[in-house]
Formats: sequence, structure tokens, C-alpha cells
Amino acid sequence: MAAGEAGNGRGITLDAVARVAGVSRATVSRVVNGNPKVGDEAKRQVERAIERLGYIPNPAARSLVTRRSDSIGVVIPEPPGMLFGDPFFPRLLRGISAELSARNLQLVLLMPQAPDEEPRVERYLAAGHVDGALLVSLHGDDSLPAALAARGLPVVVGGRPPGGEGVSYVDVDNVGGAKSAVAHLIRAGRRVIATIGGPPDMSAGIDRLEGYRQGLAAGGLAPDAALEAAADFTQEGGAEAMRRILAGRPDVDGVFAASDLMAAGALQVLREAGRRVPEDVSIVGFDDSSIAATAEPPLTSVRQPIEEMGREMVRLLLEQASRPGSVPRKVILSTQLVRRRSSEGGPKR
Amino acid sequence: MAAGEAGNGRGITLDAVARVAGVSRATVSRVVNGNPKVGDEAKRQVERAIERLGYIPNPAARSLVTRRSDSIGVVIPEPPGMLFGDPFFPRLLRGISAELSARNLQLVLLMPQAPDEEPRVERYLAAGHVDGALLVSLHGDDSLPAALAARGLPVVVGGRPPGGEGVSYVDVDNVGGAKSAVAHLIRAGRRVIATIGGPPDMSAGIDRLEGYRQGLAAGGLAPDAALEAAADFTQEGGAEAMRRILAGRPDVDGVFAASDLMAAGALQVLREAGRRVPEDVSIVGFDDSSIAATAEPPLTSVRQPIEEMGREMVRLLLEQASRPGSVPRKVILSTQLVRRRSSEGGPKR
DNA sequence: GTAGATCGTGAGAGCGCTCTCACGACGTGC
DNA sequence: GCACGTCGTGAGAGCGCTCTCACGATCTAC
Repeated sequence: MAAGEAGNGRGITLDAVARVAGVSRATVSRVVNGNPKVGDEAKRQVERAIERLGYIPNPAARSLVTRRSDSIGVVIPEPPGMLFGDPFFPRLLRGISAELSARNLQLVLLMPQAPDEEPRVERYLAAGHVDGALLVSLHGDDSLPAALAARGLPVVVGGRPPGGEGVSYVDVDNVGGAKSAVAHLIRAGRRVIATIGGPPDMSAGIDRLEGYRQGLAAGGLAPDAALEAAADFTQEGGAEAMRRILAGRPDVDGVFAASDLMAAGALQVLREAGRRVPEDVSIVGFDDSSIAATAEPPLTSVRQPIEEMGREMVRLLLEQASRPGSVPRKVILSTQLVRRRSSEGGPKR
Repeated sequence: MAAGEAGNGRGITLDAVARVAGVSRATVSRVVNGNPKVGDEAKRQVERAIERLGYIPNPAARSLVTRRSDSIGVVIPEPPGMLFGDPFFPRLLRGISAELSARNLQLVLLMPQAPDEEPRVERYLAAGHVDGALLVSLHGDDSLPAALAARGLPVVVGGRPPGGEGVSYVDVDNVGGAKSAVAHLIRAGRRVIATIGGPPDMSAGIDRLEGYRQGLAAGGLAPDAALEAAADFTQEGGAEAMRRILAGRPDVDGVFAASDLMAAGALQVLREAGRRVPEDVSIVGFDDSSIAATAEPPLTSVRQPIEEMGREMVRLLLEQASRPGSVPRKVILSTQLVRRRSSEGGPKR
């Protein structure tokens, strides 16, 4: 053994193992890949040789012939403010990673930080570096899913794609979650319920607004444009929206914010305006992020199963990869209302 | 062209391009890799052919011969509570990703979620899938850095490695940051300053405690064991620690918490105990996470340059990869105190 | 006892690329 | 006019692996 060459896998090839074990390369390959057509004795010899040499298969060589990379790409473009404010990301990645490693697959993370990096990402994914791609948090009418699908790469999107259909996706039940938040406020005796919505060009924003409206309708309350204010998922935006609502409808007694961060902003503005939460105004957020628990008062919020979303995306992707040309599927995960003090009050009735 | 074969790079090889361009494979390879020794005419022809065929080089084949993968691994073990509470991660990844993509390198994310997954990670990294590895948030005396280094893989650790030296790392100036926080409290007129420390087996915990002690000493204050309570970086732990401190030293008038989350817990306990912040007690956190700005009152906190840390880790790694066998280096990034209301008060003097 | 199936094994042909080396076509210096 | 670089190009040898195919040995069925 050459000097400086520790007993690791560097430089040890299939061939070396075969020689030591006294068998052919093919047999070693079979053992390594779990092919059952190998005699017990040969298998033992090979395993011993692998152990002794510290052999580790060269992934590039393998990938070259199998045409698989055993890794998948996860694309997360520059998040639109929202995603960096709370641990959405880490949790999603955790779910994805858990599901992948259970299948011995690797995760290649791509974070294009400017629109001009997208071609690079597309190129990378199309080159065969990955066996499939997971796309999250797309803005506007991103063409990436379609472009990749056209190239034959299995793709699954996280969150309902703005562009619409033609691609598999996993989303949480934004409509249902928002609806349940409003129902909760109505149950608490609130009658003038406003919403601070997300960006109108993001499906999470659109769907939560839709759920709010459905919730009002279900409770027999009339919609009012003055009770709807759109923001950008940030705290500052939420505060601003709350001010607009207070100006238009000073009699507001319930607020559903499409994110906890916006709810926190609203909380601040309400406090400054002399409204007590939850005595005068009840408030419900969305995400159940860490800020919901630490806010004063703690925020009632709609929890999303983020890890599960990551897991499900992987499952869907692999399903798609195993049967090419299958129709796109969608999976909607249900949300759950987490009650905290911000919606406890309400009029005695 | 066979049916179903869209005009993409799949199946298009160097050879095909060479034939179309009327040159040899070697020449095409030169053009693709930017080798200057190619005639103008040939170059033009090749570029046209590449464009026309939509050729994308096969990464596996390339990697097989170059022995580089052009990607690096980022290992993030199951975070010890702390890291999921705030956007440390996404920001770090963003910094890493930015620096990598500027160099056309890819990021392979590995998140071993249980100790038994570590061998898998080590194996993966050692197999040559990556050209180097970045390790963050190691617990205890993780053997991974040493194991990888022994295999000849360039490694850089984020945060001072608990095991100690022998490996390059990037860290923030935890000692200096803590010290400046304490100095700030002293300047505000506080004299009975407690600390809520992090886990004593993590370097961030150890170093911030050290900084706290240095800060006291610099201000001429005597240390007191009853003023030091260790916790686990969580809000609950911070609350618990604050209770212990109040029990032992009811006269406490300043608190330095080694994380914002713990500071938030302390805030809650102080409020319940009838102490006003910042009038009666000043409090300073660490991290300057989103929770610092949303807390009531907003928390003064020590900001860490997280993105920059990611960037610097990449630079260090590449430096190391370019000169194998060079001595381990460390880079310490400075922190910055962000003043908010939680430390505004203080006695008039 | 023979034809046929079954089983473990090895030989060898690639996968698509890079890179060394050799070679012919020029230019340059004396 | 000849030896000597220089420059662009092509031929071809691998990189380390998988996988098909052929082959001899052993087993089953009649």
C-alpha cells in the first residue's frame, strides 16, 4: 500500500476486491448490489475482502452505467420574506430528508437567489444530476415545473402551483384551515371578522382568503371589502393592514391573519390603538410558528403538517418516477387549529 | 430523432455533437471546458451543434474521469432544539449556497436524524460523492470531522468544534458578543447581572458563559454561582433558569441570556413575578432572531453574521481543498449588539 | 441414461467523458 | 533552405462500474 494511503476506500476498485476474494468483478458487483444469485462461499469471501480493503463503490462509475444518480433535487428560490421569518424551511427539509434517507437517496439543495440563476438550476437538473425534483415556494407563474416536466424529469411541487395543473403537487388545506379559523372566531361570539391576507399572487394567499370567505358565509355573515386587507406575510405588512382595517371598520372584533407574523404585527397595532386582545378583539394566525407561542398573548393559530408535507412530496415523486407518464396527482394535507389565549375572550352571551 | 425524444439533452452525447460539428470528440470537449486551444471556426461549429442538439454533458461520465464531483456536502445533524426555533439554518444555508453557486458548485444536504444514521453519512461522504464537507452544529464529541479528515476529505466545521483543534472552523465571536452584552448592561447601570447559559457541552454555551464572566470582571463586578443558570437554548428552559435565579438572587436587575428564545422565557417569568422590563430588570438576548423583534418589549440582542459564516465556511473549504495537507485554520467573525427596548431602562444615576 | 431446466460464475462490452500523445501545417531564425 | 518551435486537431486509452451472454456443473423428469 502506498504511503499516505490510509485504509480507506480511495483508490480501491471493484477489481482489487475481486482479486483479493479470488472471484470475478461480476461476482463482487453482485454481492455489492444484493443480487441473490451468488454462492454462499463466494459471498463470504467477497464480504471479507470488502471489509479488509475498505472498499466503497465509486458513485460516478455506477451512475454512468445505471443512469440513475440516487439523489433528488430540492429547489427553493429566494423566499418571499415569509419563509425566513419562521422555521418552515428546516421543517420541510427535515421531512424530505427523513423520507429520502429511508430510501437511501440523497438531497441536493438548490437555492437560486436571483431570477437569473434559474437557467443554471434548470440546466443542472436537466443534466441528469438528479432523478427527480421537488420545487417549493414558487413565485408567480414560474415556468420551471413545466420546463422540467417537458424534459422528462419527474417533478413534484410543494404548495398549489400558481400556474395551475399539469404537475403533481402536495399542499396543505389552506381553504379548510382558514375556514376553521373563522368558524372558531364566530363560535367565540365575534361578528365583525376581518382578514389580513397574503399576497394575492401566491396560492397560499388566495386559498386562505377563499377559506375566510367561505367561513363567513357558513356562519351567515356578510363579506365586506373593508374587512379584507392584503399584505405580504411580514409583520410590518400585517401591522399596516391592521391599520387600514381599523380605519375602515373600527367596530372589528375578530381578525384572521394568514400568517403568524402578520398576526403579530396586527397585535401590536391593536395594542397601540387601545384594543385589548382577546377581550375586545380575538385574533387567529396561520402557521403555528414559534412566534405564535411566544407572542403576548399567545396566538391561536392554524397548524400545518410541514414535515408530513415534505415526506409526502418525496413519496409522490418516487411514485411518479417509477411509472413515467402517469397522470399528475395532488395530495392535500389537513390542518389543525391550535387554541391559545389570543382568541379566548369574546363577548359573554 | 426517435419519437418521444424531445429536443433536450437526454441521450445526446459528446460524440453526436462531434459528428454534427464535423470535428473530433476531443475538440468538442475542449470547447465545452473552455480550453483556449481551439480554432475559431471549429469553435463556432461546435457551439452551433451544441445549441442545435441541446447537448448537456453527462455529469457522471465527467466525474468518473476528473475525480471531482463539483459538489460539497453539508451535514446538519438533528438540531438540539435551538436551531429549529429560529431561522438560523435557512440563513446559514443561504450563505453557503450563495458562495457555492458563484463557483458553480452544488450543495448536497445531509441531515442525519438519529445517531445511527451517521455511519451512512460518513460512508456517503467518503465515497467521493462530494469534494469536501461542511459540518455544523455538532453535538458533544462528534467523531465525524476527524474520521473524514483521516480519509483525506477537506472538512470545515461551523462553530468551534467541541473536540477542539485539528480541523478548520468558522465561528462567531461568542466570547466577545457576550462580553459586549454584559458591558451594555453595566453601562445601563445594572449591578446584579445574571446569565442564562446554553448547554455546557456546546461551545456556544461555553464561550458565551466565558464572555459573561469576562464582562463582569471588566466591569469590576464579582461573579456569583447563584447568578449563573444553564439551560438548553429553549424558551421553556430559559423560563426555568430564570425562576432559579430569582429564587437565589431576588435582587437581580440585569439578565444576559445566551439565546433569544431563552430570553423570551425569562421575560415571561419576570412578568409573572411582577418585575417590569426594562424598568426593573434589563435583559439582553443572543442571536437577534425574529423573536427578538416581536417580543414585548423587543429584545436587545447580539447579532451574529450567519450568512457570512456560511460564506466563509465555503471559502475556507475550497482553500483547503486546493492545498491538501495545509494546516487547519480558524476564522472568527465579530458580532454586533442590537439595542432594543428590553435594556432601555435602568436606574437613573 | 439422456434431454432439458436450473444455478453460480466469468468474460467482455460498453456507459460518456477527459486527457495524453502524436501529427501535420504553419511560422520563425540563421 | 533547413532545423526548430507553435498551434490546432484527432486517435485512442482509460476512469470503475453494471449487465448481458455464454458456459460448465448440478439437478430433475421420463
